[in-house]
Amino acid sequence: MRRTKEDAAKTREEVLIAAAAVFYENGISGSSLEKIAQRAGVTRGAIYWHFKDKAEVLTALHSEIRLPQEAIVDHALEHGHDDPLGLIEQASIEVVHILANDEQQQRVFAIMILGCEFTEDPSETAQRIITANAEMYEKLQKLIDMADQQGKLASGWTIDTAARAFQCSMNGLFAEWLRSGKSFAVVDVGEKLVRSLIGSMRRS
Amino acid sequence: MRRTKEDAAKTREEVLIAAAAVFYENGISGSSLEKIAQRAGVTRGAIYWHFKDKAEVLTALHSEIRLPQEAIVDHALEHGHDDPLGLIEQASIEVVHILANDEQQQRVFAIMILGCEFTEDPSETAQRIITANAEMYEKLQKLIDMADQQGKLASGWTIDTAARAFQCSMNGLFAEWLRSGKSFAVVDVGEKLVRSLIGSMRRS
DNA sequence: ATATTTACAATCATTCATGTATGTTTGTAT
DNA sequence: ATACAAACATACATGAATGATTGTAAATAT
Repeated sequence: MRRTKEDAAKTREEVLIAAAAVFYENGISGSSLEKIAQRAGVTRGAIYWHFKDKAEVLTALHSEIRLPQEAIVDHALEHGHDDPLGLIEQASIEVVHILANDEQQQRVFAIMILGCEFTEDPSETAQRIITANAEMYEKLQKLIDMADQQGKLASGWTIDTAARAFQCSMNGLFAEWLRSGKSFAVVDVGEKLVRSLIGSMRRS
Repeated sequence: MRRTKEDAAKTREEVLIAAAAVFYENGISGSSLEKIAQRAGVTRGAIYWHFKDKAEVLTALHSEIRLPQEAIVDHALEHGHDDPLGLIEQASIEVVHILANDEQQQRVFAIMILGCEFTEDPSETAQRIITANAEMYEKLQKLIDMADQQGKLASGWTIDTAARAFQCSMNGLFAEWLRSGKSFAVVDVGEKLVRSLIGSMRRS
């Protein structure tokens, strides 16, 4: 049994992969570190060596998922964009495609949204997700504000309602898709939904 | 200490109320029957007398929540309707208003959607919710099919994508609202979202 | 070559929730 | 008045998960 640096990094990775699978199957609270260890082919000792506790495993999992679309949006926010609504539309559809094809991201996403309990005083994990969501909302809001200042937001919509409505729909789309066991074509529904919503937000 | 039939029914009710509060605060897996008993001012013995286990408490809670809108939709499905999309719109907005004002329903809803883990083999509770969701979807689908057969569904939408998109948006709306701690005006966002979606589904 | 970490495995003590079994009081039927 | 059942409380037995401690082989530093 060798224990080189690379070996350690490898077992750490294997623990994370096993954790993703076990969390995905049993939910967070239904997953013991023992189960994860068994799946990874190690003992709990190994897990406790690399991570402080279950929460830290989840943190590590969550930090692995970074949507490339964030970069695009951030760029637009810094440099401005002549069609912010179009950017939202394009970026969102991109995200749908990415998520539809990346199983690992689906798993992590499912764990965070479906396999996690949101309570009055949220767990570390839940708090992390809430924060990420809030950040996403702010970006959306700023982009829509940009569109509004360009006179491109349809009357009837306020900046806040538009941002909220859009965010709710997107999160709902992914949540429902994963909850239903991917029983419908997210890409089709997602594209139609995005285009329809953004369409109704465009001043004609 | 009297133990008449009415007393028993009363403690049963108090247990359910306490359960709603505790589940809401700590999530389902984070709530022990001991905590619920303490909150209700009884011992676990009392709970085990009225309910088989935790799952049965949840079942009782879930069966308490019946949206009156279901009746309207069912009626339309049986007797037909000359404006199915309008019916969906109206009924949905009604539901938004009801949920926005009924704290108990919000709590139960929050418990079921946010305080419950959806896993590969779902718990009784999760399964119940999935089933309820599927039933809702079927109704939506039939109503939209009705609209389609009347030539009132806009091109670009299929019956399935339309039903899915709508359901995702609505569920997302409530989930986000509750998850965010009711930090925005559901009624405003909901009305705008519903009208916008239904609007885009109407053949002009 | 030896000392010291590293990277785990193995064991143990403790907590906590559950389910069950039993005890106790009160209402109710006869 | 008595017997029985309803409506709980109390006590216990069990199992699962956690966190901490200890042991140890191999890798690395000196």
